[in-house]
Amino acid sequence: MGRWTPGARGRLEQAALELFVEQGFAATTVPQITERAGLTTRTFFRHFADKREVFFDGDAIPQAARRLLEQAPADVDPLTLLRHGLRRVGVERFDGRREEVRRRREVILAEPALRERDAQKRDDLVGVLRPGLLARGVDPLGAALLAEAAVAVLHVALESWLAETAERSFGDVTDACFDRLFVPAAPV
Amino acid sequence: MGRWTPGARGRLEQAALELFVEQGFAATTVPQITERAGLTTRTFFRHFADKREVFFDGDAIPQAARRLLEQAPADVDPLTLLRHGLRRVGVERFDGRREEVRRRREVILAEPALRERDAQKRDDLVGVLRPGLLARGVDPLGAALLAEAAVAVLHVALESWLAETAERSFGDVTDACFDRLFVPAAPV
DNA sequence: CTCGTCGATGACACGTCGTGCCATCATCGC
DNA sequence: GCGATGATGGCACGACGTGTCATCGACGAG
Repeated sequence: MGRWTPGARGRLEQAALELFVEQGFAATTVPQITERAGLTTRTFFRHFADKREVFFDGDAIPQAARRLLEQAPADVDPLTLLRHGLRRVGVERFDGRREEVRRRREVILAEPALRERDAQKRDDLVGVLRPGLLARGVDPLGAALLAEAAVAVLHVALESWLAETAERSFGDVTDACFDRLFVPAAPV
Repeated sequence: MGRWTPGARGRLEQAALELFVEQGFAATTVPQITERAGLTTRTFFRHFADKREVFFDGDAIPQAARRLLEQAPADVDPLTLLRHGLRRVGVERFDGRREEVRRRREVILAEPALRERDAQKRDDLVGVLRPGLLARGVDPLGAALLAEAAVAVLHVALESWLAETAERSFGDVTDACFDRLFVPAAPV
């Protein structure tokens, strides 16, 4: 596990996750991470833009969202598409490994710097959804609002799914949140 | 304008804003800001937690939102309260000084670090609205969704208000966004 | 088999950020 | 006057993140 051992990026992620859980994000230095991964500090910053990025999965979710928006049939109405997209992305990434997600979430919530990055990541997703909806014929104002609302649903669904005692399908939670927000006949 | 000249915080904010506009956020160092303000680097970090915070108005909006939620009559339904609260906060803070807001907004959007902090600030507002709605009898899921939706409306309204050629009342924009999101009979 | 290219890594220097600690100075109450 | 209080200056320090060049392994051409 030295200089040319494959999987350097994965080793860094693993080492960082362990250290963050063990001693917290702030108390962990980049040299500590790279030492455990058998690499150097400089290499860390080649794989990740900063110390926080090692904790997030890059653009995985926005990219998946972009693919969904591009590949879906043009005649699917945006609300239905968002509803299905939320279910699918959420299920693929979260379902079945709630404990792992919960551990990561706890580290994030405990560290303001990571909460900030998390908020940025959600904003990035909005930045993908908005033009995607525009391209599907939604007017600009509606696209902006729908994109933000969809990400809000995903966020609330995630926290809600993690807070429940019994584990149910993540998709069911997103559906419930989605319907709750978009059926204002009785929103309160 | 030296050591005990009053308004140190304001001078720092002013100097920082000027320098950020002149040469960008990243290219501006804290010593540059403090030199222009006639103070030292150490004092800067006593007034602001970090370099980004000098650009934002602390907890002003969340605090105003908290007051509104606490002082409003208990029989006002949450949707109406949010609608009026958005109008009021937005109007008080933004109306009539669109150019100033636009300049700040451009600096923020040009700098990823500031966009991130901006997203965090919006999340802080959600963190105030959510318990406020809970205290008013909204169920937890609805409170979380409404809080996020309200902040989304404020955000979209701000960008929309800044993008328009003719300046109209900010409150009118928030109302339009609010109705657009919460009237899904024709949301698309 | 040797060589040369290419990409990933190591190594070092450097500027900036942010904090802990203590000294210093002005203001206010007595 | 004089002490308490609060804001500032000054300094050292660790950590973060980047620029730059050297080094090493993999791979294909000959």
